[in-house]
Amino acid sequence: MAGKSKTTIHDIASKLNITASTVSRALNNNPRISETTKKAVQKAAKQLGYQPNNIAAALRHGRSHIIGIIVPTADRTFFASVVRGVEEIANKIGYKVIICQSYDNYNTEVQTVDALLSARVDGIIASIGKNTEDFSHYKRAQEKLPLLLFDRTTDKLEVSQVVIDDFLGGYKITEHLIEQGCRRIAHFTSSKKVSIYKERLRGYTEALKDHGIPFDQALVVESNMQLEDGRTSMEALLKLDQLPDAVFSASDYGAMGAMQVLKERKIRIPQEVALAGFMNEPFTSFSDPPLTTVDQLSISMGNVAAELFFEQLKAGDKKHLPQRTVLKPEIIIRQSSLKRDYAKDDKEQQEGYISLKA
Amino acid sequence: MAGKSKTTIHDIASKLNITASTVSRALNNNPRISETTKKAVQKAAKQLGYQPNNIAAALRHGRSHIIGIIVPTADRTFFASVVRGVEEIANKIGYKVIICQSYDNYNTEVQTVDALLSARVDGIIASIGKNTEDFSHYKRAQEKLPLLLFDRTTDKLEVSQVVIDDFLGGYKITEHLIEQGCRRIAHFTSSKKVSIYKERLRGYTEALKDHGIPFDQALVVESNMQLEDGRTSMEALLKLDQLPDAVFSASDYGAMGAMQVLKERKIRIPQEVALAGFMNEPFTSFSDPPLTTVDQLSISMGNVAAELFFEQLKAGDKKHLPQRTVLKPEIIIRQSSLKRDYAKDDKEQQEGYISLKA
DNA sequence: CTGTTAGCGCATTCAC
DNA sequence: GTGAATGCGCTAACAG
Repeated sequence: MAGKSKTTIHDIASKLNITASTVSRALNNNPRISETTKKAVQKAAKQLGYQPNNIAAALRHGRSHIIGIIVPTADRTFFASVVRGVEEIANKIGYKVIICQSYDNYNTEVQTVDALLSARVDGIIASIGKNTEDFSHYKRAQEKLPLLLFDRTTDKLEVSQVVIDDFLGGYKITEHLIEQGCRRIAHFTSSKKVSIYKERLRGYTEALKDHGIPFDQALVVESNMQLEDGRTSMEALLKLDQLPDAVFSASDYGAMGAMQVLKERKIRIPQEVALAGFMNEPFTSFSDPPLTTVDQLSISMGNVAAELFFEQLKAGDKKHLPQRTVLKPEIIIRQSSLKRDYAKDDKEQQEGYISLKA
Repeated sequence: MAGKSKTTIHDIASKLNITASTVSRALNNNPRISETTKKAVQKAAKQLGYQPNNIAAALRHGRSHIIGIIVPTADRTFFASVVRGVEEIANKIGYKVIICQSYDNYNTEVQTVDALLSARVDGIIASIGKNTEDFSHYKRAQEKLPLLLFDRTTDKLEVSQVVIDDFLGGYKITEHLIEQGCRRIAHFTSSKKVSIYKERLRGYTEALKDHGIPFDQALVVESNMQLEDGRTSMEALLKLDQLPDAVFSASDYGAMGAMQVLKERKIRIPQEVALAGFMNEPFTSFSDPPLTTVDQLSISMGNVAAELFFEQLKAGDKKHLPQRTVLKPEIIIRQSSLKRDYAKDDKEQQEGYISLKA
């Protein structure tokens, strides 16, 4: 780096013996400026290596054309994809995206919101941290600019949101397991009272009820549902008098942990225990057997969130009720739950992948 | 959203019957301001819901405290992790990060650089797009602010960079395969002339040479190394008169494609064909068998990149030669390449995971 | 079609 | 210790 570009519209103005305002207008393609001056201005701008100063423009008309997005962590596939989805839409209409991570830490989240407000972003799209129970920082944000929550939301805030139907995901995948002939279906859920997990659990219990299968509290295991937790939970289940014939984990990691334990114990998947996860993490299609799971439509969620958000942004201060968009999750059926196929021909087990694209 | 916060330092000044400058100083903790006024100012600020306007401040002193980061795509684990690594450091010292995606598209990349310059970011950290061959946009950026490249860099620019030693990664993993007894080792590489792939290839050939194994061009397959390419490449290899006894793919996806084909053909891994990838994608530890691969140290790379970058930023216009930091990759040995173990006891194959943590 | 004037909110120089 | 004045770079009335 060297001579920080100091060329301003004034420089190019004096070079052409016109005013800064004319230059400004020419640069902004104002129809009231003659083609000749526009051309001249553009040429001079190029020659001088002029680089518009968006900060000044932003200060002037109160819009930064930057939006903030807050996610617990940016390196989880789901959030990364949503960010990408948002960015796609934002860029198309000339907005930049500032990405912030809350690390699921309440204080960090609060500070981040304030930092974004100070940065004068034009709006915020966020997914709430796991441990957040007080939402006053978001309420404050909401008073000043458009706010939209996705995935991890709350009903304690009157705010637009985009979520997937976790209940439906949980219901459909449980139903799928039942259709495969499973009758003792275990469930891994979170110990935290996060709504997405509560909903998945509700889908699970509801599906059981609708199919006349008694709910058994012993089959519901709470944990953080990481890989290790999945292992521990599975091991706990294996100590029960009556073993489960399926496990539906509300997280793919938990399901993978269970898969590992089952394979170590030579318990056949899905013949003895069928497995299903939730999230459609990339690795689920590569596991052996590939894991049945629920897709979160992450990029779409980002797209939809951004679209809804910008709609709201353009509406400005006009009245607009918070909208809630619910995306329908898709269940991805893979071998880990295809019990029926094996009922006919058990030898198939070692066949490997039937259909990765399922 | 409703009454956009209009409280400025003037509002709080008039409330206290002092001047804006005093307020400004108080807020910035200027030592020349009495404790009493500071307290009063802070109190009033809070009462009025004052939110500093960073845009104005940025315009005033020419620093936005925002840095831009350009990655091909934000939803690939590697880049997402680097972004996270950068953000961790940046946040600690009061910087925000604008994330931009080039989608490996040259024009997008150029526009992005310009957009960031206009946004008046204080610097740029970037990983070059696959198809970029002209670097004038980065050169332009470099003239105005600190620039640092990571992972995908170029020697056509005198710029600080953080990379991993791809040669070493390629060398060590090839050597590992040789140590496992492999003698006909195939290699999947990219058709593009990207330096990271050239280096991995060089590591491969060098390792062969150092161990007296003849290089066979027929064993080097070029492709984009996605899952499908891996399948195609593996199938091509299987048509050779003399089969390879190992495949080292410069991408984990390619290796996974190969794994699928091998499993479908009932060719045992690693006994008949050992497999190794590159990148340590999350799924590699979940595959069956788990895939031997090279770890990219993504978060560290982000941390290191950020640290080097901010060093450079603080140095300001002072002379500082571009620095090149080379991180040593770690090879992660998993079952897909542990041929020796199976030489003793072939039955072990079905044992499942030996050590996921390898 | 173009120039004049003014100000966005803040930080800083120079006063006192 | 505090106030007054100025300008960062740009845009938007209001003139003409």
